[in-house]
Amino acid sequence: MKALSHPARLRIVDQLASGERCLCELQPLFEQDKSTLSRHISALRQVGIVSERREGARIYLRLATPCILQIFDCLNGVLQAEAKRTAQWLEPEMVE
Amino acid sequence: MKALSHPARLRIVDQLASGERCLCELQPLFEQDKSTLSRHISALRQVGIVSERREGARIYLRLATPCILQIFDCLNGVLQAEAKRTAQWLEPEMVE
DNA sequence: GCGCAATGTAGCATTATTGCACAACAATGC
DNA sequence: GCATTGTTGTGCAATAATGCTACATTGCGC
Repeated sequence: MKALSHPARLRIVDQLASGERCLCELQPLFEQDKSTLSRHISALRQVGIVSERREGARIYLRLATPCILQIFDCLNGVLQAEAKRTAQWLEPEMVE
Repeated sequence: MKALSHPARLRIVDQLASGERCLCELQPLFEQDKSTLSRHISALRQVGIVSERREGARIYLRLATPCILQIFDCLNGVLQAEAKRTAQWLEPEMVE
């Protein structure tokens, strides 16, 4: 869970959701230093969320357990419920 | 996700999985200070994972979005895959 | 083989975040 | 008043994140 508790790592997982990615493809998406990204990925690998495949100098990453994506669905549910709650604060008259 | 990234908070969610709990029921399960538990729960409430129901001096908590439990299932999957990997390191000859 | 760019990783110092206990405070019920 | 139940404020210790630099490995041109 800790491994998923960082925005950058969630973005990485999100990228991998649509398929295998090379680390070098991910780099441009993050403004941060290479080493930082490397560390995030290392964290995900260490807990078994992503697995790798080396191909020459490049490393291709993919999700080791696709069920991770279910977590995203659930997350959406929580966020939407949350948004609804907030809307109720702002405009109580809209609640029926 | 950050809200779920702490063992204590996972334990809280786990407790709530089996139904509503009073905060005072939770306290004995944790050795830590009341204030610490209070803050953990506050964190979970803030992101909409748990919701509360006050009854007199007591506060009853429950999971706001049951799909959280799916995350636990997924977690188990990851952990088991991880365990298998580790076993392979230790005893490669056991792999067939 | 040799130099060199590209791709990743590891070590380090700095900074930001988190977790914790202790104490003080608020609210409820007797 | 007083015990019970929670929350909030504060200071401190532990952890995590980041950028920088230096280093390893691969692939390519010569």
